[in-house]
Amino acid sequence: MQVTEKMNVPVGTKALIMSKRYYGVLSKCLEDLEVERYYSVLYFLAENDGCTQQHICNNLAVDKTAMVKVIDYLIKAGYIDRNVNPDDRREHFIVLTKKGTKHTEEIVGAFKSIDDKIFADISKTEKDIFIKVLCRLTSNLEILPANDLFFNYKKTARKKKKKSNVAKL
Amino acid sequence: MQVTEKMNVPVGTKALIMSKRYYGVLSKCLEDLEVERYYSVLYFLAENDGCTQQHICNNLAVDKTAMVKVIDYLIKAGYIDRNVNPDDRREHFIVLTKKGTKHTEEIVGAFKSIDDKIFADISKTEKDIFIKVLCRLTSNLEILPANDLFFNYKKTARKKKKKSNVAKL
DNA sequence: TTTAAATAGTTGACAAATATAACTAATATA
DNA sequence: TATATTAGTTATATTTGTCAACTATTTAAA
Repeated sequence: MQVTEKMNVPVGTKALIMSKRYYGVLSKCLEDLEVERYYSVLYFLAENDGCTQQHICNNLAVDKTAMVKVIDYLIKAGYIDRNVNPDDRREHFIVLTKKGTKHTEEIVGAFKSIDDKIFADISKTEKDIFIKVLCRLTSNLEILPANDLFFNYKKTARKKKKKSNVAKL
Repeated sequence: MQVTEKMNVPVGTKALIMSKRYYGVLSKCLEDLEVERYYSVLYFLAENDGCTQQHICNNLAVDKTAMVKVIDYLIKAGYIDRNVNPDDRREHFIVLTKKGTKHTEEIVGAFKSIDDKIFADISKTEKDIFIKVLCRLTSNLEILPANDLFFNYKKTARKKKKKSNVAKL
């Protein structure tokens, strides 16, 4: 049952479909873990252990109010801790626990394994171009006017009701 | 406030972040329309007017139960109609109304305009490679085991509870 | 040719994600 | 010092996605 073969769809839609399949495969790979969501946050922490919540939000394009719940969930699972930064007590450092570190290794491995598999029949050159263009498209999108999810603008002087920007459909 | 600069994230995560931004920009472009969701379904219908619900599901990787609500929403807005196929009365043809056709032109224009803008500083060669690789990655993902969202397998002999495959994080 | 299986679509209950405003606390700036 | 900004939290409402069970119809098998 193939999907998205020869069809002419906008690049944002294509990317969304790809990422949905990607996360479907990922969650199958990791279905034995007790944590069943937010793998990309753990992946990010593997390389950015001890960063702040806001830093995760900025890099993964998640709203800070949503991030609170993500962090709560991962703390409850015993994967991470939340520590106040003594030098700026507004900030909370997010650090992997021993348990979290262990499972995050498996998660990182699963991500990398999927990447290896799906890039297996693509040349290094084309892969590099793909990644470069994907990053460029993202940064080009950043300078276009958007509804302001992901950015924690101050909420003053808000006039109109917002529309959902859920990356679905 | 830049995001996703030099970071090392898996390709599925990168694609998700890009698509989130993409839809944020799109919804800003189209905020004057009364319909504020499901633009990609209308885009798809612009080229596949009269197809079945299942056909949309297959191509946009959306579960059929979710599609029912999408179609209901667009019917309520007066953009589409749902007509039973007389030759196979299980199938419902989805057709754009006059009103839907008119607004869908604007939606298609908005998608194309965004694509034009974000690819403006990327060569034709690199763009072609990007699109080709994106399609290839998607099809490579299809042959990997995944949790079976998007696919309407028969639900018999189901043993374990499913995990969410929401393309979020 | 009757029975079984598969397909297209629907429903309803529930879980998860998102939007939004209002809030505390801490720090930076004018 | 007063003001604004930043990091994070809470609460509420809405939207969206999940999933099992369902109807109706068509196809395939015995």
